[in-house]
Amino acid sequence: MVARTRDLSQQVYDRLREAILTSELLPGHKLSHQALTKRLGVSHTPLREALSQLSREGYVQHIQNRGYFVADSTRLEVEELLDIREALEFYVLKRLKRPLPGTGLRALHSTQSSYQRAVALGSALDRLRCDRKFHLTLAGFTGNRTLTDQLGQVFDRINLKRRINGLSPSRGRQALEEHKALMSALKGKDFGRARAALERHLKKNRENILERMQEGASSLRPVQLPPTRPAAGGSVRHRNAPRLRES
Amino acid sequence: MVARTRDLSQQVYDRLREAILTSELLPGHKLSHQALTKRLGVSHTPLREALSQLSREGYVQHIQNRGYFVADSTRLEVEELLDIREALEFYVLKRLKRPLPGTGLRALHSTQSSYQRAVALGSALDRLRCDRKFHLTLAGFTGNRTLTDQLGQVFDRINLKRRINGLSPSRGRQALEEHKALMSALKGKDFGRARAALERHLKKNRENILERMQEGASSLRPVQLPPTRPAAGGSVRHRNAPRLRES
DNA sequence: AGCCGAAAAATATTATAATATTTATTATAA
DNA sequence: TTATAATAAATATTATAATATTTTTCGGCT
Repeated sequence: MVARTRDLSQQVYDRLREAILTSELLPGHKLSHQALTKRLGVSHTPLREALSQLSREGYVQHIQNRGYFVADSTRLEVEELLDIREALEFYVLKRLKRPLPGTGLRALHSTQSSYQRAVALGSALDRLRCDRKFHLTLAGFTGNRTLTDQLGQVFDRINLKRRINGLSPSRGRQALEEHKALMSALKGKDFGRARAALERHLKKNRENILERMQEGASSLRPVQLPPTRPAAGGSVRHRNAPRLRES
Repeated sequence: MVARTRDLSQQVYDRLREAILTSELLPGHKLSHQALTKRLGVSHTPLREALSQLSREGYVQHIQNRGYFVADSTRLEVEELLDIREALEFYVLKRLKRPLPGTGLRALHSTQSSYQRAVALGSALDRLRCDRKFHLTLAGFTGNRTLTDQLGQVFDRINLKRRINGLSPSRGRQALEEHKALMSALKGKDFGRARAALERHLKKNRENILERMQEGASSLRPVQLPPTRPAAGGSVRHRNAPRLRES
């Protein structure tokens, strides 16, 4: 009988986040206290804290006195996140010039193997996981934990959108090659080539994601968005404003 | 009577954050529920949510079942944040090449004027505010709101440490010149020079901050840090249910 | 004396209850 | 019939109470 109550708020957070990431909860869906407390068997306090965190990270949207909704991450938002990813990853590469990866190259190879397996098995979700791992491993070589964490968060939010829209099966093989090119350049300490390889990789990746978003946008949208409200004046507070469409 | 209770959690958050930023609450200080609820006149729920957010942003540290403490941002952490700032700002500059600022240059000039006033008056806090404004205005020209917000958060956390350690009075004049150089380059659309100016600015800035941290580290440290805990291997057995009496 | 262990106090965490705000409904007037 | 105002229902938010965990204290034992 050891302490089984390991941070209830965190548990709820994990559970909800997973539900959103696996599209169990679709964008626009209302997350009411009453329903969730009953469904998850917890009280308001841990639920509220979990929702608050999810809101801060952009997974759900909070409207004062109206509750929480699964965020409808728009195309613009994903593009902005891709920009941030680009900014961070180019910096990572720049930093890597000084202290060379060295033994760390083996770690990259290892993630590549997993990636290859995932592609072979056609497991799209594993593919995303491995891709994330690859780039985060790279970022980890800078020794900058804060930066690596931040990049991880950006990845998660982008991947959320990718999962919802579905993944291109052919993209995996291509991405694998691009990773190889990058690694080869790093191995040869040719940083000019490495930069070019990364640039190409990010460009292709971006194109692929935005392409899928164009198609996927209309494919599934069976959820009700929070109805428009008469725009309360003081919405100058931080965080992005509610983004809603009319139907 | 319209809603007077405009997001109580947010109010508490703002209040605590301000207290931390102004060094009213020093690093290591324990933020107990009992004390704060009484002091601020609010209940546990909004306080908890505020603390949770502050924890997520790195302003306070949370230890399970032990409570919240004002974060003791270390030198390493600030360096990591400076890295992120660098990554984001260089990206901003790269992006600015395509769609030229144009009219926006006036906005930059405006912040520069305020900056100059702050330096003249010797108001260090205003100086930080203006510096933040300048760089965020620049970032805003990318049109990427998410990125701009993120950069703002990085600024806030760095500035927190700067305030605690005190600011160099001479640095203001220097920074002002560096801003001017950057603006002049942007005006002339000489992006190579702009990049060099930014690089120089960031380098000088970093040096200045880390220098102050070295000195300031020993100058004030009158607070107790959270004691090291004996590693979560809980083989300790204990019966509970001690009834507490009236105070 | 020093160390181990149990009980008590303190306090963080979670649950339940109360309150305030918003949305839906209905009735009434134009 | 439509629009508007008033009321009722739903629900988010905050406060109060209960519970669980940790730290401290105190007493017995080696």
